[in-house]
Amino acid sequence: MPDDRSSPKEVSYSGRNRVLDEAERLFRTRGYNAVTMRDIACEVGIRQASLYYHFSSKEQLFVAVTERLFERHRIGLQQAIDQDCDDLRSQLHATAAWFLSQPPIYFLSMVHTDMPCLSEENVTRLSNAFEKSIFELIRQIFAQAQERGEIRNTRPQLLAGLFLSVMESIPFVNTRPGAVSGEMIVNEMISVLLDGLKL
Amino acid sequence: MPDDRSSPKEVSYSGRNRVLDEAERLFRTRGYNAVTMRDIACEVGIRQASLYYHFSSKEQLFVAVTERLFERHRIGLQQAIDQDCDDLRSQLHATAAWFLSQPPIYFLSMVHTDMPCLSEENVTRLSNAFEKSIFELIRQIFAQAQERGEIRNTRPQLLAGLFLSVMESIPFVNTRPGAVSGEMIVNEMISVLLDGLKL
DNA sequence: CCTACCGATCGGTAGG
DNA sequence: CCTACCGATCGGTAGG
Repeated sequence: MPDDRSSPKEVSYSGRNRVLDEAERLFRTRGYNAVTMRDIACEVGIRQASLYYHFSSKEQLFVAVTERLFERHRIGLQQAIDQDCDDLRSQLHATAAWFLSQPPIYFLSMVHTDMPCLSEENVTRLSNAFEKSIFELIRQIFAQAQERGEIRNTRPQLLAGLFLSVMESIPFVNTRPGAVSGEMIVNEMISVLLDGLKL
Repeated sequence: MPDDRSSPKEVSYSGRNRVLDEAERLFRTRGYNAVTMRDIACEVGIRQASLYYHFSSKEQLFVAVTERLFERHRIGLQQAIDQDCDDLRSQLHATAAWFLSQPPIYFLSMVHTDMPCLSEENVTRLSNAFEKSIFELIRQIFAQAQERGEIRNTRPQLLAGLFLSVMESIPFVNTRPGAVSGEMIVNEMISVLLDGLKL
């Protein structure tokens, strides 16, 4: 019986959570389809069939991973917003700082590539979770700034979508020559968003 | 021998181009991994093995499809920009109108999900093609507006990335409740980009 | 462009 | 959590 696990990590670190952690890392970087149950099992250090002791299917595992991911972002975003509760600019900076502190997530790829592989029920489930955990929080930031009379009349939904798509494209823009830090990109993006490009 | 092809379409419409068209449609909507050679063959109306008469592998087919797609965008973007050569605002509107006139493409998903499945050589090849066909054209729009003193000093690269990510997120934003037309979203986006959100 | 076929790999099950 | 295994499906080849 081989028992020399490569990373014992913590004493009471349940198998289920180890599976969730490794699966999340793999799904996040390569997407649902490109990750196999054998990949995940290999990273965890168990046999592929043993994954079915924790989760009934690959799809169920993906749903559990994604719901946990969304919930973590909901908490992190809420804290980021609450700590700087004065004006829109500082709220956007706090929000951006949260996203930069986390491994990048690719919502657009998830919607476009991963979602179509799931059952209709799980698609609605994850869509709603995203809506409530992430999108709605960002939308409210803009809606409240608008109520305070801080910004001009614009659909908060559009601004939330714009802001999220910009956050998502940072790792992409960042690979090009003359790469700058994520913080600098965010500063420039928020500056453009608030003040515009006009002289 | 069954010979009742469902869509004869045009007389001299070569098999190779039929393959390219159907493959592009499938790759565009579902991504590289989720599309099988059998899917493509089925849409074309031939056997899966026959695809290898036209293309030596699935990867080669994907590269050919994507290069053709990029080249079409390069031409379309160039024409859009040239016809409205005065100010930044009209150039952005013409550019956005071109993207809206085409089936949506998901660059971020391509980079994140499709690219890692290809050989290193083909990754650089497609990355360079994207760079020269699409990204550089958008970048120049901003760079030139900056040289004309039309907008304040900002990295044109960042603005190009921002603009493209916004274009890409339109079909996503558009699915939410209270969906509005792509044109309206684009108008609001460009307005924010140029004038900012401040009152 | 076809028929026939192959080795590899996938998600998942049986039974312990 | 394991071993052993299965049916389905994948990209690709041989030979015409």
